[in-house]
Amino acid sequence: MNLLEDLQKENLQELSTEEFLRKIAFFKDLSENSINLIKKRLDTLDLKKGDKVISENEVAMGVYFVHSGAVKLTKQDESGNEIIVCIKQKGDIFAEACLFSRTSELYPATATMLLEGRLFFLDKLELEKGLRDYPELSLQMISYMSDSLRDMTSTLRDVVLLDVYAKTVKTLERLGTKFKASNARWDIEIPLTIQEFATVVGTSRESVSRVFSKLKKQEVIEMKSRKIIILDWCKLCSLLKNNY
Amino acid sequence: MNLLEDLQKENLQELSTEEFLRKIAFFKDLSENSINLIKKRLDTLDLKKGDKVISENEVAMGVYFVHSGAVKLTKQDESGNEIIVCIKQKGDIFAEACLFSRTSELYPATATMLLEGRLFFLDKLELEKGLRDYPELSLQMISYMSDSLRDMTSTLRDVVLLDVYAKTVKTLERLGTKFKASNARWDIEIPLTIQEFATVVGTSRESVSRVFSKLKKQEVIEMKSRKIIILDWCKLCSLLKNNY
DNA sequence: AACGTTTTGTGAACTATGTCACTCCCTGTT
DNA sequence: AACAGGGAGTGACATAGTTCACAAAACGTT
Repeated sequence: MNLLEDLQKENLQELSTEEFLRKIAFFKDLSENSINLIKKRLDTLDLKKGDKVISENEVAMGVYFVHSGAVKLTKQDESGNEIIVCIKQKGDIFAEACLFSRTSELYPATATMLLEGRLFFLDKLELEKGLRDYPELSLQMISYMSDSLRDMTSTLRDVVLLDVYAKTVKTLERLGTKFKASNARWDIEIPLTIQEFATVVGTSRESVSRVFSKLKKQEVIEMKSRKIIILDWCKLCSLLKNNY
Repeated sequence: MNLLEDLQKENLQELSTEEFLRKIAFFKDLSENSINLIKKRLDTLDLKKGDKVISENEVAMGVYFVHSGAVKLTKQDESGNEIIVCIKQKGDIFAEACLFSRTSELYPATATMLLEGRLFFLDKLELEKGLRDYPELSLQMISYMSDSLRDMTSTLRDVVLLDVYAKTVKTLERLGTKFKASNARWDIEIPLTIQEFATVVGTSRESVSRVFSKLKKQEVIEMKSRKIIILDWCKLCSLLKNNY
């Protein structure tokens, strides 16, 4: 049941499509036949950093599975300001919100590659069919969505109630946990510039920069080649508890 | 497939448990036997305004269906400030995030009755079993969760990007749509005080009060017996478009 | 109708954060 | 190695929104 978790901790960079499918909890209980069927339906997309995958308000065609790399999901307001709603990583799914949708046929967000990587695309109708045919798959999906919803409510609370300092530290923690999985070293790398990080936190570049200055002085983080690197995870986590 | 929608537009105040179950899309395809089985498993709870249903960080036991009344879901930070994450109404489900959860066994939010009403409780394991046994039920659940996720991302964007005035108006619109269903009259009633409304918007009571003062002058809303009443839906909606 | 309680309205002071305007520093490229 | 161009740091300033402190109003209870 928690293969998906395992998956996120493992390095899948080099897996073939088939191996990936076998690994992913979503597909683990399918027969040889059906996995082949699904494999045939999957489109493979190799994308570069910065490539746009889908656009908010585009008609939703299907769902994406992240094989490698990282993806940011963003939303905009009328005047072009954007926020990063969430970040998807290997083993994650996105655009699931378009499934069986009664209220809207459009993608709810824009997806852009943060790191180059490979995605699999599955037509929405195919997946709906798959969900009908393989109940286990549905349970998997429900479980995944439960976690997403849970995450989202926590994010919402943080965004509303905390000040910039606390939000920044919490976001570092949240993303740190997300990216910890992906490399073996102690230092955790988050592939975001300060500008991008600011749109995750929901604040201005300058404000984040000021907080980061403090954190750098304390040797909690550093920046290298346009990535955020967490040097001292323990200290980072303790920052929150000390100053409320 | 969109029975759940219909449900929300209808007045279910007087339905019996069985009628309610039959109506709810979640259960519509179950056989006589199985519906009886589920009916047996359901606990009925009649609750008063202000009653607490579940608490954040309590061990999650199961899922709730709203038969009548309204429920607010709130989250708190360490110092006791709270936000209303969302509001559930007849036909809605809450605490679904506890299903199949691998990451946490706790409820993600506190639920409190906004209006007196009736809830049905279903043990989490029972529901999981139900989902396994009735694939249609799973699809229903996925569809419902899709919509919730979609809503949540929009809310998140608004909370981050808009100023208090715009957030207030948008929240009025959002809640207005939600409660429009529930009564036949033209005026829409939202069963929240300004204080509570402020925690939905994610701002202070005073700020909302100031915005409301303007809206009252324009005869868009009024307050009566601790409820917000929307007098002029059209004018309300046009407010957003004019001033960006 | 009068009471106590809770909610609301509003001015004033305060503050955190956004905005502006720079300079400086990376990083990747040629 | 030099260069260009985007990203990052930082002070000064503007300001939206919180907070505080009341007074007034609304509600529902007796």
